[in-house]
Amino acid sequence: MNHWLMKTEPATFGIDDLARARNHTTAWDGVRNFQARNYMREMRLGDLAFFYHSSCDVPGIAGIVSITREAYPDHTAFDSEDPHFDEKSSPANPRWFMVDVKLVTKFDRVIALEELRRYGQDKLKNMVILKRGNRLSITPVSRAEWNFINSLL
DNA sequence: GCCAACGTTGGC
DNA sequence: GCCAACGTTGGC
Repeated sequence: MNHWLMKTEPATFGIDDLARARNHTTAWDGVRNFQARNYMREMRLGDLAFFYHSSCDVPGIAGIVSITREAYPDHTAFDSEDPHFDEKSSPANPRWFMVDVKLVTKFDRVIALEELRRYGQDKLKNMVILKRGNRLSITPVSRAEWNFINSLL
């Protein structure tokens, strides 16, 4: 099983939105970055991911989700009315994909980015999210990083 | 294939 | 709101 980190802006769709969603599940649509897409296509049923809040008061990890459906075409790319429309993607030749994720755990508190930087100098020194200028919305997380971060709770 | 221009991300 | 960092685009 692999581990991941998935970013979202809580003003748009945060962990409380996921908690309210039908079956605590949502389609992770709107990814329009090739590297992030490629990571999504590597995701397998049962993989776990940190649910990360970005561009907000306290950026950080808000909980854990599991992958409940592997990559399938992101239909929002086909809809010219949709903000994520991409004319280069078509049902016959889809360019963008999404997975379904289900809420596993909402943490009692957000593990702030600042906290990860402070306590993870050693154990998290290679973590993608902590690297300067990182913008990838989906990144792999090593087992050691996963375990360490869970131990902060 | 290079690279300048542009748009976006995301922490602060 | 600022701006550094980054990805993508398109002219050449």
